[in-house]
Amino acid sequence: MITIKEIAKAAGVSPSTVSNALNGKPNVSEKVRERIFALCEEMNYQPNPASKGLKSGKSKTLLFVFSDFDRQFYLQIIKGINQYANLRGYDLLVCSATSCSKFMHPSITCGSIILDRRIQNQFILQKASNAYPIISLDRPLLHQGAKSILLDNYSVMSELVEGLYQRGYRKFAFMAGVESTLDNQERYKATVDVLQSHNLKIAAEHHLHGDYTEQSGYQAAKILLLSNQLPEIVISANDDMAFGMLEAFEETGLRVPEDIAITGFDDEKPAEALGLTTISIPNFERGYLATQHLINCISGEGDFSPVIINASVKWRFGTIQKALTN
Amino acid sequence: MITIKEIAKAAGVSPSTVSNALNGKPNVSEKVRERIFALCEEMNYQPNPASKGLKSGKSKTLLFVFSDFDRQFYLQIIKGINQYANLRGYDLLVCSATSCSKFMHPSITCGSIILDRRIQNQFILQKASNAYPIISLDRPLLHQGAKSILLDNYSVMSELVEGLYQRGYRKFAFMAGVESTLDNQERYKATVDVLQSHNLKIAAEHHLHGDYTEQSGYQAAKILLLSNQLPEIVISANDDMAFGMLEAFEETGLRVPEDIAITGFDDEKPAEALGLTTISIPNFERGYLATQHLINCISGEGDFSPVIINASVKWRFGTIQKALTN
DNA sequence: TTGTAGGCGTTATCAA
DNA sequence: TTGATAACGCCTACAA
Repeated sequence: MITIKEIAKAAGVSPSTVSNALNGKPNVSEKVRERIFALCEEMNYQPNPASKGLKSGKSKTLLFVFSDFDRQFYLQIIKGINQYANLRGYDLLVCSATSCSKFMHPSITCGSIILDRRIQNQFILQKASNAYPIISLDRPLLHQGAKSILLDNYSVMSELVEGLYQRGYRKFAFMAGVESTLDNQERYKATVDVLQSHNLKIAAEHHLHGDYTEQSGYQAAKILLLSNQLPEIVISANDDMAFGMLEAFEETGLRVPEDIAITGFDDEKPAEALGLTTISIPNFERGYLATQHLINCISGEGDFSPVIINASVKWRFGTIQKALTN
Repeated sequence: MITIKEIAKAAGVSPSTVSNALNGKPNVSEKVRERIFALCEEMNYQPNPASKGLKSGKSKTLLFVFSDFDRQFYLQIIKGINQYANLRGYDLLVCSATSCSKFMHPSITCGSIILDRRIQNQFILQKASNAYPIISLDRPLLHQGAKSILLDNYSVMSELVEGLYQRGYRKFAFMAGVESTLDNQERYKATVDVLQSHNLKIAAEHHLHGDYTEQSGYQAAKILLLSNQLPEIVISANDDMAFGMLEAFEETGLRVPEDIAITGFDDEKPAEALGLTTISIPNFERGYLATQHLINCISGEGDFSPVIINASVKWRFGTIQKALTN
């Protein structure tokens, strides 16, 4: 690996002069500067980022942490993060929970954005500080150095369920994701509350349990189909489980939406093709926004109060009926 | 940031002893080792990875580079990479073309996997060496330090087109992606060759031009629809463009597959829901495989000869007919 | 305008 | 079994 020293030797100057030239310091003559630049080009010099970070402790690199490679929308978030980061002259690294601890270090990165259920609150609080701010998506935290960006699950889910009620649906099932997650809890509570406001409730056997994966939706549907009391509609806590359920319905010969209707949450790509009514989260935008907040925090501007963002219902009529008339 | 020195002070030993203890060197007494570990825990010590890389030059971290955040299958590749890397005790970092040069440095990462059209051959050849191996996906390179993993586009595309011919299709159009890419060239050549073997050819106005994006497919379809000579079937060089075309067909009221049929390439998620016949690339597997080869190269085992992998046709009948009977 | 010297956190070497 | 010292590559005073 070629270093600043070798450039210095080749240029017949001292290492510090090379460093100064490369960093645009004014105390280098035009002639020398040019010679140094030419040599760096020629010898293909690459500054060692590790050494750089050592002394200064600054890195201009952000970190995004996630571990769920089966959820396509993460790419959109990354896209948003990357775009804004580049705009502000920051680089982006991405890693998974397994190794993030190593990279959440001021010598490598200067702040993180985390959207990862596998990571503990405790861990984030330990890492976060004014000097190393962390934006946590979908996870409420109150702590200096940690800022939460949360989705208003409750409102949008209420809107969806109310809309379904207006269209005539009365017998609801709820397909739950990981029950310990706030996401799932809020989506569930909204559903229950709206139904309650119309004096409806979800039958015990219509409360289905999954873990957000397509497979868990498939299995839950298979179990549901054993009962002879089908709901009119299933509210799924996310799209993937809805996809799994649809597959099971199709296998069984159930007609959707005539025999059973279903809605999702996330608006993943296949939802469009399937005509699935679902809820669209502005993923690119929240990545972008998160990065904005992160860089502000890094620059010492910006506070750590939580931010709430909105999702919107995407009405489609492949898996629900426009209006029920029975 | 808490350093090895402060641990040393707290433990009443020298920094080198702490370092030795932490790195499992045998020359540390059990007592001292325990004390040091306890203190590290207590004081929440995090080793500075930058300094580590400085001295040793080794990092046990791999890098994956890509820039196309709109193609969902990248997540599957990353999943494969991550899984095998973890298995072998390596960490994974991901970044985009914009900033990869910085991270492709022995002090940060010890090798890369690249799948990114935005990166020049030249650049890869410059970076790659025995000491810093690079696996390049979908890009043939012959160079010490650079190993190519290529998809056999030609065979699988031939199989697809031959199958369509057998089903009775005769009037073909080809929806091209970025023409300068090898992928597109091979897919095109396979199509043309199979047709030629049956004394068929693609009419000039049925050679459509796109750039692999959904939008470009949509536009190409709109243009195609102006002509009054529709093909029976469009071979699209990838799924995204096929999705765009399908949208245009639907808007125009064309029935698929009766009025016009279409196939894709990639087997992206929505293909299933649409019943699109397409070609499935084992993405998880090639990420896994690439990592296997990379780590072998890093360890000094393993050579730099190219590897060819196979894709398979996914026959579905939502967008083509089982057999044409006219 | 240029060069010298010290230090960032860690590890390797060698001496105690 | 431990500790002192130098070194990794770069940057920043400060001296020349």
